[in-house]
Amino acid sequence: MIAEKGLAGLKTRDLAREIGCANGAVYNLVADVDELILRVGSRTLRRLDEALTGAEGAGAASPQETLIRIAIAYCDFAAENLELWRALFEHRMERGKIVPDWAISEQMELFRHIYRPLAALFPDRSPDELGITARSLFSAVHGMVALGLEQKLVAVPLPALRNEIAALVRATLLGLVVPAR
Amino acid sequence: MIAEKGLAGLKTRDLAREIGCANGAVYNLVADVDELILRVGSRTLRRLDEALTGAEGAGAASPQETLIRIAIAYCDFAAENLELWRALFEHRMERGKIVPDWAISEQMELFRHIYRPLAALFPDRSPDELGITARSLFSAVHGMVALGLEQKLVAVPLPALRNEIAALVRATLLGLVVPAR
DNA sequence: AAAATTTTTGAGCGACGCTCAAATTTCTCT
DNA sequence: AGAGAAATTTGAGCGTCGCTCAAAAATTTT
Repeated sequence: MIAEKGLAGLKTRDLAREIGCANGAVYNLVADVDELILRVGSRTLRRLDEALTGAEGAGAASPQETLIRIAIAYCDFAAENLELWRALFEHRMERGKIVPDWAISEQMELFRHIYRPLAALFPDRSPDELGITARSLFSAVHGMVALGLEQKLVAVPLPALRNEIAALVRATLLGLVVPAR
Repeated sequence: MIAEKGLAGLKTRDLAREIGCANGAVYNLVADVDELILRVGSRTLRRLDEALTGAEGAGAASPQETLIRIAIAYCDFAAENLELWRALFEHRMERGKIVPDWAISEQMELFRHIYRPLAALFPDRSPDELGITARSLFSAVHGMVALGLEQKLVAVPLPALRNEIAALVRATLLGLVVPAR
């Protein structure tokens, strides 16, 4: 239901009808919709992880090219799973409620894909520094995908978005790898 | 109310009580909450525009430095106006309803700040190309701010986030300006 | 087959955005 | 000033939402 109509299109009553049980029975499976959404997010993250792993392993490539591939794979996954991917970031917990640890650690796992090529590219950097760079790079690409796929601004055709992402990642890595200046 | 409790904390009944009128009277001022949120967003965008203008004009600087200043000003504005700034991007119109033109063009205006220094930096690029680069750069910085200020992932201290943003913008511009490779 | 336990049910609760006939206020004209 | 017209304000109420919980139904145990 999230995949079809977005987070806002998920209604417990519709859900109960679809799985063939009473409204109240939904809460035998799940404490509340927050948990439901987190569980769906977990599945989405797993599929995203697989997509990124696939991009990583597709033929030998320089660390730079690998990172570009990963970025584009991220973009493609978001485009192909638009509502599910959005649900990962749009969802806000009820005020005061805390995101469970397992949901957080799942997100952290994603950086692993970026971390390895980065480590190859910057052998002198500490793990901490690499972690920071990895998050920065991920965040930057994420922002491009997020705003690029938003129809609020002018819609960007997907191939154009891919090119922009590739160009930005390439330039950023180039700028990072050149220390003299 | 949005500034204090976020988009989800905005209730028409509370609003009516606060401004001292009946529940229904809210709809004499505004067609629905969507319009209300867009109007608040308009104010936020105007203040953001002023903040970026301030960063631009603060002393002579190279285009690179200017762009870094703007990026950091964006980060600071988001941090200081967290909920209002989030409302700009979290809000989704009711399904099928279209964002009015004035709201879209307001957002486009923001790129103006980035466009000018970029044009100075890349005199050979066409206006179209510059527009694309401007949006890419904005999106990347936006992503860093958005994920950096999210407490869902590990909270990043603001000064550290500023440094990461400055480093990324610097590296990206450096990579973009070096064509030979 | 009776009793104990577990599971399912759906009416119902409070809160939400929003509507609209009626009440009230404000304006207009002699 | 006062009567009639026009505009504004009111708040009960509608449909929908997530969620609850006593009662009904199904299942397991004895």
